[in-house]
Amino acid sequence: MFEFSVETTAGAARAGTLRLPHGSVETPAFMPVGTHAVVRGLHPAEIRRTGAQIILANTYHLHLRPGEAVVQAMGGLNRFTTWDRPMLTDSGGFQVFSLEGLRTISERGVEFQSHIDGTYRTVTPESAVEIQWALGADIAMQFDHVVPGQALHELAAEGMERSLRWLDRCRRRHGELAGAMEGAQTLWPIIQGGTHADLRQRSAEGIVARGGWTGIAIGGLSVGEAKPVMHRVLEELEPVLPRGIPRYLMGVGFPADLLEGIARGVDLFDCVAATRNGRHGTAWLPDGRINVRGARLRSDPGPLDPECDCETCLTFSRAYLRHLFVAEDMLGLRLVSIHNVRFLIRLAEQARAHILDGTFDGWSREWLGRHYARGAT
RNA sequence: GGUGGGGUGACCGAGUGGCUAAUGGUAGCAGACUGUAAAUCUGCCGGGCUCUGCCCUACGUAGGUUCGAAUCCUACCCCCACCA
Repeated sequence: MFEFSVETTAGAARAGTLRLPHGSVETPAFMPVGTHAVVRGLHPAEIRRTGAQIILANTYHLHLRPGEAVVQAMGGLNRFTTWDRPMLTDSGGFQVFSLEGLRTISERGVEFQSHIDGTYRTVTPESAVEIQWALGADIAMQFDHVVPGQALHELAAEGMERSLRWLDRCRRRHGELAGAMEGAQTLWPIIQGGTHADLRQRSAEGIVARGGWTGIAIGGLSVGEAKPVMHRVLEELEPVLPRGIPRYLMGVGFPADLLEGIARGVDLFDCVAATRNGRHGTAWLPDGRINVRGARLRSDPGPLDPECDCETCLTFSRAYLRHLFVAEDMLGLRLVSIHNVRFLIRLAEQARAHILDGTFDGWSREWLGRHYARGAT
């Protein structure tokens, strides 16, 4: 279980297969985010039809509501949600970053003030792992300390060192819980270090030195730093990362970010932008993006994206989608979310196919050129 | 026919002498969102320009008072309510 095999490489880019308890994942792959044990607005059948192989859920949010005990009593995340394919739970480390102002960090862990009812909740590396064990996803993530992209060396070093110490505590607790059930869930470490090359290096080396990982994540990117900086960090990291396990770039990204990441050796991605932008009325297109509420679509009979094979594009006109947004009906939010998710998954599928047949570089360059042409980011 | 109330920008609706191109809201338009405190948030929204400012046109219509009027006066037009 948890084996990863690399089928082909194209430069740093890789096409591989990851075997997990609930099925295997062909990489590169995009993983839709389902924070509250639901990819916002979408039915599991709809998610399946986007081609998603694995989805996320969030430790912190599910701990608050409904509570991991409920999920466990309902048979774990897969039974609870009826999603029968692989899942990954994020540890709540990102909430350390995003809930700034509602939390205080100490070596022991993080005290959060619940944004739901104001109660104070403490998450420690140990409890993050316990919660994730109860949730029962295929992959659990270590509890880490994420700092903003502009973080100076000192703060980034603090977050990175702490993440390493927390990693050891996560691993110890996870080992205790797994016991004889090893093989039910794996735990992945997260590289931190902000935008600082030396810190990233130390983080990666520290993790690799500990050994025995079935995957490794790169965290703390796309949190305010410039895009070339993220690319540089990935390039500096690539040679340090083990070849034989998947690399997961957390929280990334937009379409172009996927190709840029894949070209730099990343295998897995997740991002809320597909669904959030979908709900907010921005749809991704090969040549950029489009505001679905835009007046230009008022009487446009064509599909959102003529090149797309998603349910939305195969079924509905731009004019109807625009109408749904203007009329504020929830169907519009769902339909554009479906398109955006499918868009990223299809992009990853195409990347994989081009890696396999040796045409990744040229295809990727051409795709990015076209995508950037109209100022897309 | 009489009495009373009212006519404000696409719509609703504040404002009752200068701080008013005119509060709010709606509609409209544009933008942002990257391990989800987000079906959210931000900006624009009379016209024009040589655009950190300037010039037109605007509060039913026409005239008047005043240094200055959406705000006061007069006449007229229209709408609503009640009474004949």
